[in-house]
Amino acid sequence: MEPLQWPQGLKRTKPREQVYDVLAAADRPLDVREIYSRLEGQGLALSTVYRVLTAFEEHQMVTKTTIMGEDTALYALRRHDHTHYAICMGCHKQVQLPRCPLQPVELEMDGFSITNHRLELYGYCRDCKKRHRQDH
Amino acid sequence: MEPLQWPQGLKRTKPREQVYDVLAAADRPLDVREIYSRLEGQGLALSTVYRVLTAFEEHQMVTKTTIMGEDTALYALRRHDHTHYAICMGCHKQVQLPRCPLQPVELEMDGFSITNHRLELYGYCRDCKKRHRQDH
DNA sequence: CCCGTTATTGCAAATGATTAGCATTTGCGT
DNA sequence: ACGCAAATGCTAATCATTTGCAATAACGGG
Repeated sequence: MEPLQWPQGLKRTKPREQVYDVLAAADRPLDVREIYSRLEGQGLALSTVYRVLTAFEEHQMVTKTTIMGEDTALYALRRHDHTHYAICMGCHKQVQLPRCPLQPVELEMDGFSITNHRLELYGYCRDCKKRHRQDH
Repeated sequence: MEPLQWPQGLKRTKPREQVYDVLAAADRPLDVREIYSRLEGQGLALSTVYRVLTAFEEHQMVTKTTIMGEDTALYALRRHDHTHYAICMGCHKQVQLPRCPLQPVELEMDGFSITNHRLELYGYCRDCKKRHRQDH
């Protein structure tokens, strides 16, 4: 699996390609455990996964996020597009939004330049909504 | 300092009122260390601060967030209003947005109900923008 | 194509934030 | 005022993530 673009200055090593491939095959952000477990038995260290992801992040290859209520970081390959997710608070399922629902913000007045944003929607998916009603 | 409303079912204890007062006096989200240090010498345990904040969160009195790149949680009293912040990636200063720049999202088609969202804008404030240019 | 320099890895131990265990204290309804 | 469940303090666990260090592997130059 050949990456669309491998930033120059980033050595191609086995662990890096392994992690890259896992991320490329994923259709949602993964946490370090998940990535690591998909590479189990291939003799790479957990700490290496962390280091690889840090390197990827520094080279803008991935985005790192955390969902509310959880303390583990999630990583996703930074694809051409700009996506956000709706996250089910019951089962943690993530649904990709069709587009970014953010209106432009003018904050330039303060000399503040916005370069980036994070947006997550939270709620309950159909199934959990049902279950949630029952529980209470 | 009398709280606007103290949820029923939440006992009023000294530690809870102390933490409440700190949050009420803050003009931005604080992390546990900050809250704790402002109460130093009043003989309350760090673990109590955590427990109080958890209780507040369960009673919807506070919102808990984490900013990108940091791993510590920030807590803010949930005031009447619905606010978001722009966060400077250089100095971590937070600027409150005048309004929520989110457009309504229709995801009902999937049976998904959105109850909540998280939004943060990232960028550089005037000062850090300057500094940032110099560094590179 | 081989070599050496330097970044990268593995492994194990260290951090740092947050949580849990347990005996003691305190809020609050009766 | 009394009693009991809930809350607190203190300390010891957890859990994710980071770091130290010696061994190993990229990749540019010869």
